[in-house]
Amino acid sequence: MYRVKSEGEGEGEGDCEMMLQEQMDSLVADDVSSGGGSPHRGVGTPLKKGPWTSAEDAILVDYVKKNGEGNWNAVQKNTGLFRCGKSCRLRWANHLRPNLKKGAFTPEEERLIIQLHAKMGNKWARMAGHLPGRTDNEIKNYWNTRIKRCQRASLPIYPASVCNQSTNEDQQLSGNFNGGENISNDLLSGNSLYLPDFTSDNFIANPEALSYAPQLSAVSISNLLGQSFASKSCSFMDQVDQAGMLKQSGCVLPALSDAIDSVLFLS
DNA sequence: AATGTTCGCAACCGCGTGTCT
DNA sequence: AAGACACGCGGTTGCGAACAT
Repeated sequence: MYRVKSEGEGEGEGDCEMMLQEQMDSLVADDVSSGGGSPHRGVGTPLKKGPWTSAEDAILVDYVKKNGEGNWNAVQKNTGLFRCGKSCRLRWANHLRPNLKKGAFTPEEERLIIQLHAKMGNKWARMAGHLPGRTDNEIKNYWNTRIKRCQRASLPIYPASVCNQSTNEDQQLSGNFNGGENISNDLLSGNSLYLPDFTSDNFIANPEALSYAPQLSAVSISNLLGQSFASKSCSFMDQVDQAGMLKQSGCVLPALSDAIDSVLFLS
């Protein structure tokens, strides 16, 4: 019942059949007990949402073991799992794939995340590539939590040490930035922005800076604010004040104003 | 003990990009 | 060239647990 075999799919499932039948039974039981999931099963049945059950996990793991990662939309067809491909991919990537590290970030990992964020901004997937066993979602959640914590404690988002290091690397990068050739620096592969040399103090007055503003996303603004302010060991409220100055330029640059709002939760 | 609030995590959603037909 | 489809990414939301009152 659980496995809906497609035509031409004849490889023996063998000893797994019975086990998976039990998993499917369990899945149904879980659905009933948890109150989640769809009451209907069949053609046109809406896909299930919400937390995954252990039975669903087992089915997905089994499927990936046999078929490998990818082709996620086929999971539903081939396993009877009422989950969309997206949901399956996410569940696998964030919870089921091997070598995942669980638990709190180590201090070393935390430091690395801060450094990476100073370089990359909100490029969670890229950052995850530097943290074996960690997922982009974990890192994203950690960072969002950190921002809130820093906000509450009026602490800079980036410690000065990290910022200084990042600034040094940026300067080195800028020096190397000759037409964008032969740059092996991690910073560039990290999709960091090239910005002219200005600080929050001269930002508004600097026409060159303004010329870049329309290209700045909230992420970029966030980096900019975080780096320039943290380097002066400003509190978060200082950052808000200075960002407010930046925001004033929003009368000329509405997009910039919006970006700052989104960074500072002022909207 | 009951209620309200905050926090952190898991999962969903929308969108952009790449690939295939 | 263009449309369909699959995948991946980042932002956001919902919910349960922990904590405070």
